[in-house]
Amino acid sequence: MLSKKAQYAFRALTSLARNNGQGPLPISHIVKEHPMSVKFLETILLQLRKSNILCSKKGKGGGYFLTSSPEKINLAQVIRIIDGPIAPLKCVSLNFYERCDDCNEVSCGLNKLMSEVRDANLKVLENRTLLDLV
Amino acid sequence: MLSKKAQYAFRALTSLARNNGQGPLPISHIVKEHPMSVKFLETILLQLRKSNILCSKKGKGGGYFLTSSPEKINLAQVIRIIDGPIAPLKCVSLNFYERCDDCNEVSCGLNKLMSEVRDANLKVLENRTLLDLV
DNA sequence: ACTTAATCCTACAGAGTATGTAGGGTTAAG
DNA sequence: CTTAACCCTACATACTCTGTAGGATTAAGT
Repeated sequence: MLSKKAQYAFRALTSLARNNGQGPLPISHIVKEHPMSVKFLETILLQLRKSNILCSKKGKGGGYFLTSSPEKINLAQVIRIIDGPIAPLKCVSLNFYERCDDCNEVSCGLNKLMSEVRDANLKVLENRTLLDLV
Repeated sequence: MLSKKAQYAFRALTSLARNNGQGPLPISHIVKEHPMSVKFLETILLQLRKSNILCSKKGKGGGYFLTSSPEKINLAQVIRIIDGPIAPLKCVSLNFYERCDDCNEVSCGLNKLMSEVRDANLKVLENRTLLDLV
C-alpha cells in the first residue's frame, strides 16, 4: 500500500505538472486544490526537491516547480523517494537490495516469484509519468 | 513490501505443500526447516487455519496440513489473509475497498494508474500457487 | 529599510502497526 | 496418565506513519 505521504506527493505533483512552464507554484496554492496539512506537505516537497524531482524559489513570489517536464518523471521514481522499495522483498529489490538471511536466493521459490511481481509493477510504474496523472 | 509474517507464512506453506498427502505436519518440524519463533508461527498458522487455507489435528501426532492441494492455493489468497490489500490504494482494492475522500475516482488520475498496478500484481499473484513455491 | 510572503530545517509528539512473548487451556495417542 | 501437539487471548516492545512546532532564511515590492 502507498503511504499517505506518497498520495499527497502525487496530488501535489499533479498540480505542479499542470502548472509546468508557468513559474513557481507556492504551497499555499497547492493546498487549495488538495486540502492537506501545509507543514506536512512542506516536508514532502522538501524531500522531492532534495531528490531533484523539484526545484524551488525562495522569498515572495517563490514556490516549487518541476525539474524536468512531466513526461520525463515516472511514478517509480517518486515512490522510491517517498516510500522506498517497490519490490515486495528487499532481496529482490533493484534499488534497495539487502541480502536475505532466510533464503539462499538461488533456490528460493519465493524470491523467484516476488521477482516476477516486482517486474510486473515496474512495467507499469516506469512507463507511466506525471503526464498520465493530469 | 511483504511483512515478515507473510514471509514466514510462505515458508511454512512451502513445507506444508511438500508434505501434502502425508498427514499432519507439526510446528516443531516446520521450524527445523525454517528457523523462526515457534509461538509467532503458531499465531500465523492459526490465522491461516481460520481462513480455511489449513486444517489441523490436535493432540499427539497432530499438526497442520493443507485444506486443498498446493496448485489450488494461490499467492494472492495468502497475502490477503496475512497482509491485507494487494492494491496500492484502498480505493482501488477489490477485496478491501474503501471510498477515497480526496478523489472522486471517476476523474482521479492516480486511481486509474493504481488500478493498472493492482491488475499487474494480480495477474502474477493469482496465477502462481504454492506448487510454484516448492 | 521594512513588510510580507514564501521556502528551509530540525526536532519531536502521538497513534498505530509490526513483531513477537507469556501463560496457560484443550485435545488425543499410546 | 503422560506426553506432545494445537488453541486462545492478552500483552510488550520497537518502529513507522502522520503529522506539528518553532523558528531561520530569503527575496519581492514599497
